[in-house]
Amino acid sequence: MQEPVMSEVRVRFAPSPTGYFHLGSARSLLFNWLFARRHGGAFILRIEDTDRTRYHEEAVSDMLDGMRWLGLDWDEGPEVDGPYGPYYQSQRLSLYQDYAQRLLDSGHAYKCYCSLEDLEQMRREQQQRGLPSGYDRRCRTLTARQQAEREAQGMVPVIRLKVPLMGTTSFHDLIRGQIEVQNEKLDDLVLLKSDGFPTYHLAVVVDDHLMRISHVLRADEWIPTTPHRILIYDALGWTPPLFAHLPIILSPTGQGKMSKRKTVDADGREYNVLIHEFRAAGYLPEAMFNFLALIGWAYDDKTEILTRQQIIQNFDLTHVSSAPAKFSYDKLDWMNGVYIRSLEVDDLAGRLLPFLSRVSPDVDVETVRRITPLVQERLTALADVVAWTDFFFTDKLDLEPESLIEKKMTAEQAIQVLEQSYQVLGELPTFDEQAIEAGLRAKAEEMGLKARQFFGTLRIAATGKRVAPPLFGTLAILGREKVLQRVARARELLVS
RNA sequence: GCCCCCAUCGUCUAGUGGACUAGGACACAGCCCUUUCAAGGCUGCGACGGGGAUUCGAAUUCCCCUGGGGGCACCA
Repeated sequence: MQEPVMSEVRVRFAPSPTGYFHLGSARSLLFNWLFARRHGGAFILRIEDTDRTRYHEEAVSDMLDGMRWLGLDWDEGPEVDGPYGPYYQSQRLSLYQDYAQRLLDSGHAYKCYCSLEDLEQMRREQQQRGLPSGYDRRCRTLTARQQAEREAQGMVPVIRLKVPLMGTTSFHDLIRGQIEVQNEKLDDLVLLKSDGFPTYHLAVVVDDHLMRISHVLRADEWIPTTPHRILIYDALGWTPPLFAHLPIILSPTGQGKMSKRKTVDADGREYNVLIHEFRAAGYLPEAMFNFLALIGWAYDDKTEILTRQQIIQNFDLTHVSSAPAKFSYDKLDWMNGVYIRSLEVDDLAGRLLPFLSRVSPDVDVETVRRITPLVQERLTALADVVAWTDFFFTDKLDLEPESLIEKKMTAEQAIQVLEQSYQVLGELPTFDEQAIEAGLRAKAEEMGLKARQFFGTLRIAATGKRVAPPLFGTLAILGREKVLQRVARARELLVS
């Protein structure tokens, strides 16, 4: 691929605000952004809100929030504006109408008076007879008089593109090479709807041209619409931008693409799809960035963890794969863990705080800071911190008496463990990690119990959990008073 | 049904005709470490969908088949 001249690169991401910001969008968006940053070009955000029936109020803010969270800034678009605005298509309606008229005048388009019912019936018949579906062009040959008759009846037309009946339309895809389609397979698509709004096809061409977009990077699923796109450029006498079609992201099961809805695996487990869901679950934006970049693109044959700068500097369309990719939550979890482990303790504690504050009002910064090193290498996502450490912030432990008795131990021994621990811990001159460990180990040995048994019983008494952060550090942070209280309560439970 | 795209371990991928007994990562299994769980270390399992053709030589180029995915709206 030829290296584009730096100043010429202008790419855009153009979502339609019909739903929440999801993974598939995020990946397309990221690749566009990377391409712009890699080539020192401009990244433009344009809102394609031409479908009033599917418009979703919160969609735009959800996307902007998600972009800010991922650190993807835009040079032109909502909130920042720019020389080619407005950047909402709903504010550009007269533009599309002008160009639609222009196509009508030049004979590249025509008015179609077919009703939605007509079209539906036509499709049904085509389906039944096994014919390829598509508009049958019955209004393409209407005479001026026939048109006037329909207008007189109050029929409001749409404007359709006059697709050439013969020949082929082709384009060069930067990732896939030459793609060619026979014009006879293309139907006369609607450019302007009867409500005066443009369809996607018209609006996108007009805006990409007027906004001087140089490269269009978008998902695979758009390939079939590209020849139509090219034809509209031709009809307007414009030069199309360069296209690159990105491999689609498939759900983990491989049964279809990642949609805006929840995906469910074979066991019926639900997975996150929306960006704000990943955020709420405690995936780090830097991990999401890294992971998304690696779906369909690779830096080399071994590097997985890359900084934002490394990715920008090395991003390259020639290394974008053309095969679809299944999304792997396992690998994302692994990568998020890697990023969590690499954080400075203060940084991580700061990110953990909101998750804990949400479940308990008594959470204090200092305690979170002390707890953080205990859980850092155990977290898959930030929200996991709650399950790991909630016992620090509440005295309501769910204790089952039987759970206090470790394997190959009698109830009598468990009681002994608790009583002896109570005594040892009560008498320690200082209640720090080292002193606690030394005192308890000596006692365990004296009693002839395995560390596993002794500490297991104590762990459950202090935390209510069979699996918990390292015991000695945990006890030190809980403090002597709470620990003794919990040990005593556990003993009561066993005795009664 | 019609059109289009795609094809390397279970998954993400490296691979751009000889450096390939095909490399890495996730997942999985085993061992080590170990107070639980992790993390970490080591080892293992594991792929070029099939058939032709081109070539001295093919994972890599071409064709066919098969399989998977996507698209066929007055949605984007």
